[in-house]
Amino acid sequence: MQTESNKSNNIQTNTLNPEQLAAVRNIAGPVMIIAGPGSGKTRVITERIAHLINSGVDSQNILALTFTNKAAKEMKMRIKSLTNNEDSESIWMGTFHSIFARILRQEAAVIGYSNNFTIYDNEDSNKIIRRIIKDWNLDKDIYNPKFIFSRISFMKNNLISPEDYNIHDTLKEQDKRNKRVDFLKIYQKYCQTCRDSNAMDFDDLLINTHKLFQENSSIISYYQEIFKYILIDEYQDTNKAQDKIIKQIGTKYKNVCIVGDDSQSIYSFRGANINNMLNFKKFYKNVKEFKLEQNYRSTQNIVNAANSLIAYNKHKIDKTIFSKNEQGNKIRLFEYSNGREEGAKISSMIEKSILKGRKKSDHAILYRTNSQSKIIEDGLRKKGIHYRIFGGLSFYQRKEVKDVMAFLKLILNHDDDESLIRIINYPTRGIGNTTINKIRNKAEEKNKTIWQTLKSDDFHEIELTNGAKKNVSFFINIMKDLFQKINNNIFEIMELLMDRTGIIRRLKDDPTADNINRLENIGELINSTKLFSMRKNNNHLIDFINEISLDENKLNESITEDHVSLMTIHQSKGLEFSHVYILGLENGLFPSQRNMRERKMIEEERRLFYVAITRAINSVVLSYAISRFQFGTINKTEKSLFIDEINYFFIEKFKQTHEPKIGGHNLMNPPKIDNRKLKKIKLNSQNTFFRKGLEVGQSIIHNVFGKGEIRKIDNSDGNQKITVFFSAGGEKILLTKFAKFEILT
DNA sequence: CGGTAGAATATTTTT
DNA sequence: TATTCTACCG
Repeated sequence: MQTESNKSNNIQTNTLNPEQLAAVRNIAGPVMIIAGPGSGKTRVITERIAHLINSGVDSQNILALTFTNKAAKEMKMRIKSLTNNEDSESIWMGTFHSIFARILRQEAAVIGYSNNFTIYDNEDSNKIIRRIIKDWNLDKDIYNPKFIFSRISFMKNNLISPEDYNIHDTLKEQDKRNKRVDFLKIYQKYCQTCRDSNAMDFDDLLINTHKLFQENSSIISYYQEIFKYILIDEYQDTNKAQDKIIKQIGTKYKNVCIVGDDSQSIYSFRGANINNMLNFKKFYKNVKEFKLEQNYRSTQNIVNAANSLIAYNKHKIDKTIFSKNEQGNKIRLFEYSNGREEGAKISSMIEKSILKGRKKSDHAILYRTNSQSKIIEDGLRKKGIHYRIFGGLSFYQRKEVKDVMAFLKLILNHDDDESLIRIINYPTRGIGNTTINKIRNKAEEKNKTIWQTLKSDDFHEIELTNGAKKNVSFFINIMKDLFQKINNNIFEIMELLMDRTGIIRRLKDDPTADNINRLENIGELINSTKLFSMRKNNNHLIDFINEISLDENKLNESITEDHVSLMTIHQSKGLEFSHVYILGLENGLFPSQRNMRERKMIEEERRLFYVAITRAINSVVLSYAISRFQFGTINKTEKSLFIDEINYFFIEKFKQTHEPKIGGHNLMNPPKIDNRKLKKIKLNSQNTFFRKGLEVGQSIIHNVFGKGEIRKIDNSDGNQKITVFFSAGGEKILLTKFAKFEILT
C-alpha cells in the first residue's frame, strides 16, 4: 500500500507542472486548490509548506489540518526532509479534532472545563443517551438511541445549540411530526451530562473551540496571530463548525489555503458540506484558484471510466481530469451467483495475479460496508493469502481494552461518570444494577458527580444492603489507591491496577477462547504503556489517553508481512493501489438502501464509487452477485445503477452464471425470498482456521507468555488448538485463531 | 446479584 | 448471521 504522500515517484519528472508550481508559490492571500484524484495533491501541500518555511515563515505560525493524524505524521516527515529544518516539527499539523483538543486543554478554564477533560467516543455517547431514554421511560421505537445521537450530532455540527433548536421552528416541527417531542429535553440532558462529567464528545471539540473563539476576543486574536498561515486538506469534507472556525481564525491575515475535490466529498453523513468549498470564493475576495487536473496515478482507461461516471452528478465544480499514462486495460465487471462465489473468485483472481509475481500489497479489496469483509476473508483464507483488514473494530474499541482504559480515564478525571459506571462492577464485584441506580440517584439528588458522592458522607445516606455497601467500599478503596498514583508512570499505574482489580487473574482462572483473547489484548495494552512510559517527554497519563482518544492508532501497524488490503471505500480515501477490486455493486448495497431515495444522496454514493475507482493505478475489477445472503436470508439483488453509467467503451463485462433473471421488479424494493424453511438445512459454513507450518516440537514466542515449545496440535474440530509448554508460565492450550505468536525454529 | 438461554433485532460510511 | 436484550433461576 502507498499513501499519496509517498506516491510522488509516480510523477514523471522531479519538477512540478506549472499549475502545481503556481499552487505552491502563491502563499499570500486566500487560495483554493482543486485537486483531482492522483493529481499530486499531497506533494503540492508538502512543497507548499516547505516553501513557506524556506521563505522565512516561522513553523509555529503554520496551521495545517489534515484528514487523519497518520497523514499529518507522514507529511511532517516529508517537510522535514524538504526543508532540512528541525523546526518544522513545530508546525501545528493534525486533524481538526486533535489540534482543537490541544487548544481546548490549554484554554479549558475559560469555557468552564478543567484541562483534564475526558473525550467521549461514540460508544460512550450512545450509552449516555440510552441511559437517559431508559431513565425517562421513553418509547425506544420513537426515541431510537442511535437516531437521537445522530440527530444531536447533526445539531452540533451545524452549531445549533439546544437554545437555538428551541427557536428553530422547522426542526421542532420535524420532531413534532415524528412524535419526538422530548428531543430537546434529551439533547439538553445529554449536554448537561457531558459537561458535569467534565467530558467532551467529538463534536464538542469543534463547537467548544468555536465558542471559545466567539466569546473571547483576546483569545481569538491570540490564535489569529499564531496561525498566520492556514492550510486545510480535504476541504470538501468539512462541516459547518469547522468551516466557521477557519473563518474565525483566518479573517485577520486571510492566508487561507484550502485544498480539496468536490467530487470526492463522501462524508455528508458526518455533517460535511461541499458548499463550504463552493462558497469559499464568496467569503473571501480575490481568491486565487488552481486546478490540478492531470492524473499521474491511473491509466487513461481508468480516468476516463471515472469521468464518465461522475458526469452523472449535477452538483459539481467544472473540471477535466485527464491522464497521459498508458491506455491500460478496460475495467472488468464480473457477475456472480452469490457472495460466497464472489469471495472465492476474486480470491483466485488475486492468487493468479500474485503467481505472476506481483506483490500482495499491490492489491486492495474495497467494499461499501464493513460486514462485506467476511465473505472475501473466507476466500482469501482458503487460498492461504495473507490479508489485513483496515478499520472495523480498532484495538482500542475492544471491550476489555476500553474497560481498562476507563480506569485510566477515571484516574485522570474523577468526574467522568461514564467511565465510573463502566467499571464500578468490572471485573464483577457484586455491584448490580439496583445498587448502581441507587448511587446514580443519590448523585443526581445532591447534584454531584458519582465519585464526589461516593467519597463524601452522602454515600452513607444511600440505602444499600450491607453486602452491597461492602462491595462499593471495596471499589472506592481501589480507586483511592489508584488516584494516589496519578503522577507515576503509566506502567506502574497499570501494574497496581491489575494487582488491585484482579482483572488478569480472573481471566486466567477461566481460560475460554474469548478470555484468552482478552488476556492477550490487555497484555498488548500493558506492553504499550510500558513503551509509552519509556518516552522522554509527553509520557504522562494525560498524553497517553489523549493519543488513544484521537489517534486512529491501530497498534498492529507494524505488520510487515506482505498482505492484501481489505477496507471500506471511506477508508481508502487518499490511498492508491496497483490493482483494485470493488465488491458488491448492487442496488441497496452500493448505493446503499438508505441513500437510494434522494438524488442528493445518490450523488454522494456516486462520488464514493468515483473515489473507489480512482484509487487504482493499473486495473479495476468490479463485481456483483445476483443473490446475497444477509440476515440469515437469501435476497435476490440487482446490479448497481452505477454500472451502466460507466461508458461502455471503458468497461468489459463478464458473466459467470446463467440463471434466468427475474425481471420487472421495483428498483427501490428488491424482492425478498423467505428463506426460513431453507434455513433448517443450514449450510455448514463453520469458520475453520488452521495456521500453516506448525509442528510438534517447534519453539515459538508468544506476546504474553514468552518463549515456549509446541507439545500437541489438535485439528479435530474447526478451531485448531495447540498445547504449548512455556518456560515462564507452564503448559497452556492456545487457539491458533486468536493467539499471537511467532514461530522461532 | 450473576450467569445463561432463548428471543429480538439489526447493517452504511468515521474523527 | 452476529450481536444485543430480556427473563428467569440458582
